[in-house]
Amino acid sequence: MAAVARAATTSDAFNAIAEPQRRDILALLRAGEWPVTDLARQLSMSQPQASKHLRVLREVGLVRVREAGKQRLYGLDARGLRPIHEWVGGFEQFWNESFDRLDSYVQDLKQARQED
Amino acid sequence: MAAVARAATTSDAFNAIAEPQRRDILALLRAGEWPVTDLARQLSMSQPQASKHLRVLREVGLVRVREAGKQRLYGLDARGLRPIHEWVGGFEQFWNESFDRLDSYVQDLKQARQED
DNA sequence: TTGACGCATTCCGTTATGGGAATACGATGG
DNA sequence: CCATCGTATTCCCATAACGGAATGCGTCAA
Repeated sequence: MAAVARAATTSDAFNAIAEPQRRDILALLRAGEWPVTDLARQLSMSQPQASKHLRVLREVGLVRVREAGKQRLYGLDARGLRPIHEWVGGFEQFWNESFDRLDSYVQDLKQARQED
Repeated sequence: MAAVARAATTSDAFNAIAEPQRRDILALLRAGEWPVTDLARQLSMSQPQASKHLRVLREVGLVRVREAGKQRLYGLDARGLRPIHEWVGGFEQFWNESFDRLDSYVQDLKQARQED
C-alpha cells in the first residue's frame, strides 16, 4: 500500500510551484492581496480552480488567507520560496561553466568523428 | 481527449526538479560525470530508477550523456536551472517583508479576539 | 427570514506518475 | 560467435493529479 506514484503537490514548495497556474497566482500576489473571484478572473481560470490552487499554496505555506466579510483575501508568504532559491543557487557556478563543458564535449565529438 | 491531468515531468525544469531524487542526482553531478550504475549506488536507488530519472533530466536538458565504451557518463547541464533561479529570485524582496506582514496579520487576529 | 453573493468542496474522468521486476539492447572481451 | 557487463525499456500497480460541473456553506443585505 501507499505505493507513492508521485509526490503530492502539497508535499512541498517544489511540487507546488511545478504548476504554471500556481506560479501565476504567486506572481500576481506580489501586487497585494486579492479575493478569490478577482484573482480567478485576472488569470482566466474558473473560481473552483482558483480555490483549489490556492488550497495547495496554502498547505505548503506560500500563501495566507485573511477573512474580510464575505470575501477571503489571499496574500503572498514568500518565505517558502527561499529554500528553493538557495537550492537552485547552489548551481549558479555551473550555468556558465556548462557552456565550456558543452563546447569541449562538442569538440570531442568532432574529433571522434574525424578519427573514424 | 487530452484532459491533461498534470503536466508531464518532462514538460519543463520546474516539473523535473519537483522530484527529490532527481534533485539528488543533479546535486551529485556537480562533482562530475558518473556512469549510471555508480550513480544509482551512490543514491541508493535501483539502476532502472536511475535510468528513468536520468531520462527525465535529459529530456528537459538538465543533464548530458557521453558514451564511454560500455558505459554512459552523465554530466550536469545546469543552464536550465537559471530560469528557475530567476523566477524565484523575483520574490526575494518578499521573503523578509513577509515577516512584517505576518506580524501585522497576527496582531490583527489578537485585536479581533479582544473585541469579542 | 430569504435571497444573493463569495468561496470551498465533492464527484467524475483522463492522464501520468514512480517503484518493482523482468527483459531487451548495445558494446566489449574471450 | 557467445557470454557478460552496463543501460534502457516495458509491463503492472496504486496513487493522485488537474479540469469541469454541480453543490454545499457561511456572510451580508433587504
